[in-house]
Amino acid sequence: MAKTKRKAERREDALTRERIVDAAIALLDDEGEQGLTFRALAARLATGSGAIYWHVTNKDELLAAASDVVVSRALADVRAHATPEQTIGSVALAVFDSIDAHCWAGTQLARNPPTRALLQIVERIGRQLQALRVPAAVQFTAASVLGSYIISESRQNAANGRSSEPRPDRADFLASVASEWMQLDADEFPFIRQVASQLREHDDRAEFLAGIDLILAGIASARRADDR
Amino acid sequence: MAKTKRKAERREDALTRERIVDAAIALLDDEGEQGLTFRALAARLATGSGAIYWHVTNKDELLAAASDVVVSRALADVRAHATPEQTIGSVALAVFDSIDAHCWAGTQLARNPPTRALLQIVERIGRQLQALRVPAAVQFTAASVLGSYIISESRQNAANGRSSEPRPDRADFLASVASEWMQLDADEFPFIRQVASQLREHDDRAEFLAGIDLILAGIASARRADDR
DNA sequence: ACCTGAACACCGTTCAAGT
DNA sequence: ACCTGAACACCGTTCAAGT
Repeated sequence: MAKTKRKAERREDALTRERIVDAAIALLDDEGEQGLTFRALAARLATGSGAIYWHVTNKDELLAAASDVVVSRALADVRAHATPEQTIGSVALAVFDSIDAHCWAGTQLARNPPTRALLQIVERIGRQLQALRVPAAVQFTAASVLGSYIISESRQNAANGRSSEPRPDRADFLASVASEWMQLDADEFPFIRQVASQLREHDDRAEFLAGIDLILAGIASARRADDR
Repeated sequence: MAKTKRKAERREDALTRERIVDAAIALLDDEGEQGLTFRALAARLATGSGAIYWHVTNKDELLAAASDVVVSRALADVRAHATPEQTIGSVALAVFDSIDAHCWAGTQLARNPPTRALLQIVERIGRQLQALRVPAAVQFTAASVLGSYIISESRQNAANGRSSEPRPDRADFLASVASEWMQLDADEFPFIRQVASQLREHDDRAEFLAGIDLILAGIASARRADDR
């Protein structure tokens, strides 16, 4: 037993990539994106800043890994539903909510090359499209549109919202955006102004799902076009 | 004449916000996003780095302004077409191509609060939706989906592509992405792997427009649902 | 009012030296 | 192999001093 264990025997407080990424997530959640410094992270891990570089290539990679972990965990909890459309909606909401809870993660999802989490999202969606019998030629387009929309909207929501649970000032925020838009030139921005006037009864999460449904309707019509 | 001019009389080389933003755009195009420094910018303008702060609040605002100018110029060139759908396609392509030419501008478009350029995009699209007689309740959702998709896809294309005109290594790039995806676990990523195998005959710009059409189909179906 | 440029605070990253 | 922490290079921003 001692023999097989010897290599694996690690001190409880040994520095590992996993511990570093977890500490980074905690730091990002606590202090925001600008709170993540190698110095602060080293302090949290009770080590030197240089030690981190032994396990992680650089800050960029660390941020990507942190975002990956957060979104992957959220995706892992998504179960299949009765219809592919519902499953797609669940995947979308899982991403939306996890980025809402970790607002720094949104930026990372749009990175290039794509993070593994983004590939997971597209994979989950793609399978549902196949289950929906979307023609092969349309599958890539459909998955792209859904993926783009999910990332983009989740990101924007997180940038607006700061922390999901306690939103006392949400109404104030909407009102301030609305009043700002109403000050735009009436000739140049008639549409924006009209939208601004409806902004009060706005539910981000419901709006997000309405967008998903709109895209699904487009996919359904492409499928019908193919049947003919 | 001397009297009315006195206030407006400025030396040719006077520092103005406009000159600063233009120099920033040139610097960003030449050296990339990380090439924009107050020191480098000051050198280009033959002044001290502190002088820039008299005309611009900070780097963030400067980046936003630069992106705004670039995208606004592209939008200004878009003319109305025979159908609202075609006009929307033209707006989308104008944004896509301008970000492709200035790849640093994509990130800025997704800023919060929204840049003026994004409001212009949504405005142009919104008016076309009204021309299409999209029900009022759907207009906001439809404009959001289109806006999200345009920004997200343009950004990703720019991050991939580096400079639009000379793309000799484009095929190589696609091939390398494809082979990377083919190395993913076959059980975990069947859809991604299938998509990867079709990646060779991929035209980003055509794909982008196909996505726009898919969304427009969704909008059309929402319109029909309303008619009933 | 507007410009100059040195100085400040802070950060990612490296690396010689340790264990 | 892995950790330490001082040092390096570089940057956004400020500000006293100039015109």
